[in-house]
Amino acid sequence: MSDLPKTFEPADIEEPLFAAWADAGYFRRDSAGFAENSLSPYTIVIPPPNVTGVLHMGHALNNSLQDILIRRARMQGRPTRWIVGTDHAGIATQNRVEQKLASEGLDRFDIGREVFVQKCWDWRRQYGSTIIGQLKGMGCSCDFDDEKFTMDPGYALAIRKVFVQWYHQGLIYRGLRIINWCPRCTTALADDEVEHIDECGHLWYLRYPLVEPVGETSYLVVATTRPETMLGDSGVAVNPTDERYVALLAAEAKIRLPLMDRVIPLVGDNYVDASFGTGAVKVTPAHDPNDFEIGQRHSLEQINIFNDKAEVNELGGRFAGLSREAAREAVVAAFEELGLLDHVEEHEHAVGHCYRCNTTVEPWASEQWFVRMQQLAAPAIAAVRDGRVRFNPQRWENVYFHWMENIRDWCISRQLWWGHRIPVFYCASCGWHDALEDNPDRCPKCGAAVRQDDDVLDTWFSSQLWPFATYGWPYDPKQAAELDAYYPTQVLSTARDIIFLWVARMIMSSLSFLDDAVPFTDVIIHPTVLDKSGNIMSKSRGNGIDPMELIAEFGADVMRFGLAAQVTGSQDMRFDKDKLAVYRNFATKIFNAARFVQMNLDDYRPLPGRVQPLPATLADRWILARLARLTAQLEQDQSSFNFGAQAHALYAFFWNEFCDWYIEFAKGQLAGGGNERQASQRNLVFVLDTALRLLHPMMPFLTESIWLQLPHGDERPSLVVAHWPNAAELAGYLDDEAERSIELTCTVVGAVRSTRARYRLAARTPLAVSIRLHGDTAAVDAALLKAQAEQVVSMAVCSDFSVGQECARPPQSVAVIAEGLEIFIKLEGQLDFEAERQRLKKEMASRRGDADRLGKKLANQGFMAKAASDVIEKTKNDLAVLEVELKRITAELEELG
RNA sequence: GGGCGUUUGGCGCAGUGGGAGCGCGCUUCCUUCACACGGAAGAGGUCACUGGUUCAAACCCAGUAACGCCCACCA
Repeated sequence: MSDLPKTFEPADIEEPLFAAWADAGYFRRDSAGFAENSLSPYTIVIPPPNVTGVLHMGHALNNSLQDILIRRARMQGRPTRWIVGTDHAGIATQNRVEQKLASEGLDRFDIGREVFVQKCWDWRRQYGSTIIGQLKGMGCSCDFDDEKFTMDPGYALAIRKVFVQWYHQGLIYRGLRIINWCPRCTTALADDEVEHIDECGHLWYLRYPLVEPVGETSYLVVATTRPETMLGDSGVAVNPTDERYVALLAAEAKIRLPLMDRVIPLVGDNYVDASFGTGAVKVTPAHDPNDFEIGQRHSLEQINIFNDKAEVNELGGRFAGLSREAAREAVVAAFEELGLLDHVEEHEHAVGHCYRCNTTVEPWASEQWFVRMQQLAAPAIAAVRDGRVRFNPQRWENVYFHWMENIRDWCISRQLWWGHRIPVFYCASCGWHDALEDNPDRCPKCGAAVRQDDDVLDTWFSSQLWPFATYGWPYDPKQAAELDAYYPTQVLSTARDIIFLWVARMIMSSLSFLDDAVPFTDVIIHPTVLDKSGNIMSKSRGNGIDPMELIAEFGADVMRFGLAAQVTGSQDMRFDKDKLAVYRNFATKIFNAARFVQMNLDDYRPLPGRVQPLPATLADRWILARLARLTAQLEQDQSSFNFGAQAHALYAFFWNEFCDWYIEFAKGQLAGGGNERQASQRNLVFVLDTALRLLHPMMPFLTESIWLQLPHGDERPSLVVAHWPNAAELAGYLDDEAERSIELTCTVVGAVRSTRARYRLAARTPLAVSIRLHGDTAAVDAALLKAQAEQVVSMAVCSDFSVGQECARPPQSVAVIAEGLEIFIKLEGQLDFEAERQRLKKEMASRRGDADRLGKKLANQGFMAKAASDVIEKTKNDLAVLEVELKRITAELEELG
């Protein structure tokens, strides 16, 4: 056996194991053996990664959690389905394809819409499977045989149905609004696709001369952060109650707009905050949402001075052709020249940026399609309020409520070519237009040719249908049965930044189209993965970590376990690659424990069927009791999605209980031969087998590779489909007596080892040990310790070991006082009396302090009157124990002299 | 301007009312036949601060500070 490696090599086992699982069809929803039982199904839809995407740490975390959930459900025998696929990601993909074109010196208009869309499909075919392959590398057990894509033909039908129905219900409309325009992507963006970043800018104070002076006043001063937009000004607004301006308002003062020589009115509007700036606001209805509203109220002209690239157009007079940045400089310079620049202040303000390309967005008046949200939001709010959808951690529901209750209409049209084209058709001849599920050949009214709307839908419009469109809803013949069986899904796991963009909209659309069914019952908002210093990982910082590199270095199991271990309910996690060494060590520990078990099975004679434990000794009973507790604990932490606690419980059981103690006990039992050896072999196999099952969802590869070689006797061919250990079935092994016996054993062994270390004695130096027991538990404890004598002698290395209630203290011995017992360790001729006195005095002082505190408590009338009776009882007991121990220490000190 | 999160030994984190735990690191010892990616024994904390509630507070409440995140049309 010595030729076995001491560490396991993940790279050698991962690929072949995954291939075997896939070949066996374990991840398919209809794989044999699952659907035939009556357990409720367990379904997860993966948040579809972008086709252009590569795996980042957020994906690694998110998909680890989903795989842990789905693997456990699969082992529990539930019909499981983890739906996988990718999102066409309109803007992101289009940008990539445009970049590629640009490198060839082309833009999309050179090749036209049809060819461009074809190139997007080519891109998808070439790169669309990268992230799917990476998910497999992580060990994710998705239903890869049935991969979905948000541009699948069937998916397109779902989009059409939703659009047409909402359109005919009056929930979708077209309107002229100020929208967020990205001049680089040349498309509209929804409000939540804009990222506001605080920037240090300026507040320019510009003088606007009056056409006719009013009294002393010949000009107004307006403050603006965007002086270039003055080219499109069509008014100046002040608060009607602002005393500085009432006279001007009364006189209906007119302003001659500098540079443009346009006469514009002064209007009174309550929107204006008299305390900010000068209290006078220039109004640019075409380039600011507030100004747009003011303009509507006062019938001001909308003058759009920018083209779609945010360059000044012909309405910008002599500034036409300038970029917005150049226009700003030129306008300010012109004002300065004319003596109309009053002054400039530093000013920090939030500036919107495109969430895809980070370009500063331009508020721009244009015709766009919108979804009326209020009506859709109401039932979605109710679904979370009444608990049909739960957020985990729960606090995220507040974020959801706040957004939903202040929801605004959703701009869904995008001036892109890659995406689902808006299914609205126009007749150029008679003016007919309508939204239709099927493309019409000609105008149904006049028979003339029709034209489809040029815009495509926001990608999130299609993503919102993901939980049910992936079932083939609404027209696939199988969909009704499948939706009936698997819908709603159980869990939706995602990052907090798409609660609005995606989660909320899925809830709304599902309630709207699937008979008030929610799309999922639990939303898991996982923490954001930060770098080790607490910074967000980003390309620009260059601090991102590639999960595939982690897998190459540590293996997928270690990465998964390490990530899950850090999911503790906080909103961020700091990720330090070096800390994964801890979990690599754990994986090695598991591997070596398994190696130990294997090495001792040469003469193992399994009974038919799955291995059953044979609790022969207290140690056997103890490890089974601990295993039962662990299983129950995991069940509890699973239902609350506390992955960190699960990882910790598994780690502690396997390392500190199974390896540190049980395997050490087992060594003695194995050496004994005969029946004792047989029993021990069975217990080792059973506990290891059960532990591997419990570990499998987090560490699928390592556990499977061990399990396949373990003589567990299970007829199941793979751990992937082996039965999950049931806490109720193991509850019979709970055993207080065995736990007490091992507690005593560990106390004694620890005392001897500690003494040996203090006296710097070699580990193998045998020592004579005697135990004196006292108190109510003395008789039972004595029996338990006697039963463990062989173990104690071997593990503590004793030359002599005796246990008794009347046991006398040997002369020249170290005394260790513990609850219910005194441990005497004979050190003839070597005992350091002074050191022992000091040690015991320290022990005494510490116990004295505790006892005093408890005594005070019990003397406190408030405590006695109000504390719970079990707390009072416990306090009394603790004090009694301390008093006994203090008495014993005093006696020991007297004996030491 | 609102809202949320975090603050516990050098570092990373558990711990939702009965006087603090884990891992790493650190100190000492051990290459004993599963594992030095290991074993054994140790050291190390007035639980950010202030006040309150309570017989009892790391934990509940109020406020303060620092850091981080989200939302928001003050030009």
